[in-house]
Amino acid sequence: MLGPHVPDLRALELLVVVARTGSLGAAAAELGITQQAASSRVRTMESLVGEPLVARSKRGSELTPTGELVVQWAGRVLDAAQELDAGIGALRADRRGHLDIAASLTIAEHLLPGWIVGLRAQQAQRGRQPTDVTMTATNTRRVTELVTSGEIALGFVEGPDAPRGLRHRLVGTDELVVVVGPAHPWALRSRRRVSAATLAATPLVVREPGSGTRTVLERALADLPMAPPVLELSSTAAVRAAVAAGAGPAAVGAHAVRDDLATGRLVRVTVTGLDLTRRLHAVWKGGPHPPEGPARELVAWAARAART
Amino acid sequence: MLGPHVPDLRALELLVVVARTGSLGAAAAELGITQQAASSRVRTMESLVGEPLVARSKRGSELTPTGELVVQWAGRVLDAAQELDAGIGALRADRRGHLDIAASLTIAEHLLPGWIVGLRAQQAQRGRQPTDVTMTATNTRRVTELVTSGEIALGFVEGPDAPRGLRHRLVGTDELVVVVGPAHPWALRSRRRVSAATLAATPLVVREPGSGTRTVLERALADLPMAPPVLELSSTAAVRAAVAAGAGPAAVGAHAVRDDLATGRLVRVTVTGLDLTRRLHAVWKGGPHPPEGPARELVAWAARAART
DNA sequence: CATGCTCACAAGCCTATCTTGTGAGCACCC
DNA sequence: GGGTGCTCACAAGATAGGCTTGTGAGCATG
Repeated sequence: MLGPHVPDLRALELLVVVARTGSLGAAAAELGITQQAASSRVRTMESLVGEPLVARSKRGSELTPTGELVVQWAGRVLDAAQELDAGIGALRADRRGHLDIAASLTIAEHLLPGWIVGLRAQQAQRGRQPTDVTMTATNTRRVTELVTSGEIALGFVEGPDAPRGLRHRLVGTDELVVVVGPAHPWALRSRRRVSAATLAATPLVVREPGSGTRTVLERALADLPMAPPVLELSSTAAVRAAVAAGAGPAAVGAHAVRDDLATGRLVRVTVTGLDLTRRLHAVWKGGPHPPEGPARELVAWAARAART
Repeated sequence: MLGPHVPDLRALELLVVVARTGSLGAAAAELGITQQAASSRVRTMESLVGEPLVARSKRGSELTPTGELVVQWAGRVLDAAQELDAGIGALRADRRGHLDIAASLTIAEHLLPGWIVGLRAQQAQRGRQPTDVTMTATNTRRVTELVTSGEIALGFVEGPDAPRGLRHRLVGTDELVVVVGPAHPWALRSRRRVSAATLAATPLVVREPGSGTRTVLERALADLPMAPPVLELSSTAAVRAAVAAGAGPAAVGAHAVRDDLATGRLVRVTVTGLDLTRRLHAVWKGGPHPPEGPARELVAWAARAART
């Protein structure tokens, strides 16, 4: 739960712009509010932090060291907020939008917003009007149908194999990783390596049947005798929470637990003799390259992001 | 700049709690507001997104698929916001705080908030009262002085060497990486490898003299003839922006450009024959282990986070 | 069939934030 | 010297969004 001292997103954005422009008034103009409003906002932010963030002079404003620190932290929040914004923008039914795409859930959740933000930033930097993207988030089969039928020109799908009958390009991989809670025996450094057979014989926390994650897991373990699950949950967040609390091991998308692994809430376990990698593809119909225009740019951007 | 469709942080938090509890009323109770307020907040959020996020029934509420998507994105924002919150909490002069530490800027900016969030989450999970941390952010030399004089029991410093005269433990590394804008010649895949001599002979974008980043760079290139800088800027954000816009190469902390590299705003270049790694240490005085209590826990947490 | 849970609608209050209007300090330039 | 333009701050009034309280309706369960 968030404490009472967190400024809101608009205030954080204002602070970042002040840092960049070096002036409250200029920042206010950029954000379309008056200089007075900006001044007062910064003031309330300072009362939240308890220290001055901006050193005001009669010829502009600089950040204090504390202000620099807060701006760094705020930048992270705003980066995530921009992805949220891009995601919401893609969901919104302003269907005047230029580029209409469909994507499977993993991609829509973890990758597309970042791609959209990056692409739009690049376009803005080159002085072009950023593309509005409209997205349908659904499962891989439905995405393939939409592209095959021509209803949608560009799709993003996941799966072990490249889809047949459509042109495709690799735009990333989604590795399923096996994680346990920090108190689990496998979390000991010496035991962070188990065999596929051991994994299969252990009762796991899993997603509901039919989910992409579960399908991949079951296919990978198909040849081994599998213990029944300890828990069957319908969201990745629920699985993460259950595993962190010690319910048992689980296999989840690497993207979904990046932060948990970094903070130590979950611990990754290596499973020998098991390939849990899914390939993520952009798919389209027709020529060897994606349709000219924003679609091709987005695919290029995604493919480039995948290489890093 | 953020669009007009971004819900505020409290609203995002509410949505996440609704997802977890499966009930508007329960979520409201947890956040200390009335059920009606929660209902109305979710409603306004839905009008921002343009689609229903929550499927209401007379026996609770579930998220719609769109809602799940938004919750995932919101989770990222809230994770960053929690670090901001922890950072602000550490800055605030509620000096009733239990644990008083000092940290160099790189650590305060990029690592400490995460450690504090992680430690507090672990403590809360074990049913203990989370530690309040109070932080002084300053340069490495001053941190060493504060710890040596006994004014502060625990410090975090950066530098090529471990500090002398104090006990220490490695809590991470901060690699300086060389980056260029995407349009720079070095950004071509075939040229992403330059020698130290080439780097030294190239006019760079640098921080002001005396900054940690610049000191490390100059020491690493000390034996080579160095070209004068193209630009000298006083914040990492300014350096990132200048490099992205094509001003020239720069060496910056890896933590600071993680996101830029991921989105392709900046491109990393490998420099052969150059070690730009700084070791980050926790430091204290006295026994071979950090002072008993929260200080020791924080060091243990940080050291553990460093290993992943 | 009462009780308790769910959520929704309506009225009124309250407070945070915005705008407009004004003023003062500093720098630059004619 | 004094105009011009930039900086930020103070004050007063309007607005809007979010809150609470009060109420009611649908569903499940003992």
